[in-house]
Amino acid sequence: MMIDIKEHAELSVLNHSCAHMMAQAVKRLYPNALFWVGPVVSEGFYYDIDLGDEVIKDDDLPKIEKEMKKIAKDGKRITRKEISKEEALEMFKDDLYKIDLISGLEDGTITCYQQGEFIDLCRGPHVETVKELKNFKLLKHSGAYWKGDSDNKVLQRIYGVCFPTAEELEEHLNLLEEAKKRDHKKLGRELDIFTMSEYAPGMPFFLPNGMIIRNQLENFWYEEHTKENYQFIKTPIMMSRELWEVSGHWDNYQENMYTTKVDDRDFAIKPMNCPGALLAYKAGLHSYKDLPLRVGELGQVHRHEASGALNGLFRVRTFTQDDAHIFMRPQQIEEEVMSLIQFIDRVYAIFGLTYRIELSTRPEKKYIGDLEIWEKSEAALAAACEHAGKTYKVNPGDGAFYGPKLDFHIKDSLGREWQCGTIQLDMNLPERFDLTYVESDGTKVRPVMLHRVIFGSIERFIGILIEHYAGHFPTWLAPQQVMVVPVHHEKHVEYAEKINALISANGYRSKLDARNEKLGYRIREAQLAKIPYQLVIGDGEQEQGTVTIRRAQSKESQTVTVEEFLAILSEEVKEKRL
RNA sequence: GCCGGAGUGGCUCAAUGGUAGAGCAAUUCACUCGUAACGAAUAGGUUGGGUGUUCGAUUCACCUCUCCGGCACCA
Repeated sequence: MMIDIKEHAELSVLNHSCAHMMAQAVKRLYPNALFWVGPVVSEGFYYDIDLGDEVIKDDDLPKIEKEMKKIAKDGKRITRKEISKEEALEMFKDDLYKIDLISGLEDGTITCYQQGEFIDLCRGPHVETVKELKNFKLLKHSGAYWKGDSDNKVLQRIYGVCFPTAEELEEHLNLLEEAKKRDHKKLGRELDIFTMSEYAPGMPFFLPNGMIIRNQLENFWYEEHTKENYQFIKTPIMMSRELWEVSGHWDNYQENMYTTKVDDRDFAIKPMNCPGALLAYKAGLHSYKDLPLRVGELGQVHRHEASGALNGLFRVRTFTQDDAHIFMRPQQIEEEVMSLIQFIDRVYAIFGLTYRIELSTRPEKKYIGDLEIWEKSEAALAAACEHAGKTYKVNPGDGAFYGPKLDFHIKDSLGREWQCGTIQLDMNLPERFDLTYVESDGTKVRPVMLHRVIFGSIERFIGILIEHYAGHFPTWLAPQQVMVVPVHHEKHVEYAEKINALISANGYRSKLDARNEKLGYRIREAQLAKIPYQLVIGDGEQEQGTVTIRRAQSKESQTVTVEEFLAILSEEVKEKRL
């Protein structure tokens, strides 16, 4: 597993010092460079730099590395200096970035660190001398908006990583290389799971293998939700402008919506399922006795995401949300959310996925609803996490304008986190659509509503699974579960066909490879296709009514009766064994 | 959308200012085979698209599309 640099105190200091050394090297190569911040992050360090009109190109990284090696070899000590805020402002008076930083600091002493000719504002701590910074690598670079604001100037950001020894660095770089082999875009192509076309940017095409995985996930989803007392609906993919005006999307989300005009009337393809779900709710009268009402929909949405945001199956322009909207009485929130957290936890465990929860609270400026309700809702979400025994990180101000939410994040092979599950309270739509239910006293009351997904998007979830399993899907999900391989393509083909037919008749996905090729060749292909079970059939098996099993990723083989093999398959699939 | 990088047969990649070459895959033939590649032959590309420079562009320039790594975005 990839190391999280930020989580290791020593590596953190080392990487931070290395960021300074990189800045020093950049300053030598670009005398006009001005520096913004250079923090340590989980992948190492970066520094944001203003190079005036110059930009960093790929070829520049080796040059900077070379200069850094020189500095490290020179071996200057890193010394700490304390100065007053006034002195700091004077010292950096020609540097608008430093002035900006210093102005934001409290009055009192400010620390600087110096090595050779280079001095930088910094809280520290740092390593003793730059001699310790010999084993580093600059990994990538990009433009990055100053202060993360797209209205600001683009600074040059350079990422790197540093380790105490050359061996650790090399091992880390190897891990990065290995991670690339698990990339779902690469495996998705190799295993014929999905494809993309420039005629539909950001919109994946699922190939037959991908459809098997998808259908398995969807069937599983329906089964589990049926157990949890969900009902299911399917709403139209396109609805008229008036609906989106009621929901607020026409005013707030229009640039992300695909719209069309038919018979002089505006329509929009749904970017979310909720408005449709609310119309379905309004199709009838609801009693407090029916609550919580759990209504699920595997709904395909379209969003015109920024071109630069697109990324394989992780970020697409059309995807299927495993959505559900839950309508309930206010006092039911905490219990409902708690059981949802456990539901999500149970589902992720089946796939062997680990995750992290974030609680996003009320945005500072733009939000709707009472402050009191917000606070109660946030408390309910937090309490639900605690009662479910889950830790969470608070993201202050990161909630949607209509309510607080819990997000479930899962890492990809490169350690990047993607939001999958989410539980969001909504104080907006029930109001806009005037939802009601009949309370015990006969009055009409506004229900509390929450949106929730578990996979998040089936597309993204499949992307995550491809990387998580490195293409080796567990048997219950594997596009093809069994490959029957007769040793001789004529002598053993009849028995092999019988075996293949029997396995298929029992509901498993089996194929016969009776091509006129060497056994080793066909085994190799089955291994590369990551088929969980290869059954070799030769004279011995034919005579005794057995099959010889070879598992994917294994060199071992084992001979069992056909019945025994079916029992193995049955148990493995039924239990969704990993 | 922004910064950088990349687009060559299904896939992985090579090459050159003078109309592209390999490996894998495919097809055919031969081999008749016990656990990760037997061999041979054949076919397959208007080098993402457009414009310009040039006697000549896949190669140079510009525009555009798509993809990748980041940034921003992520109701």
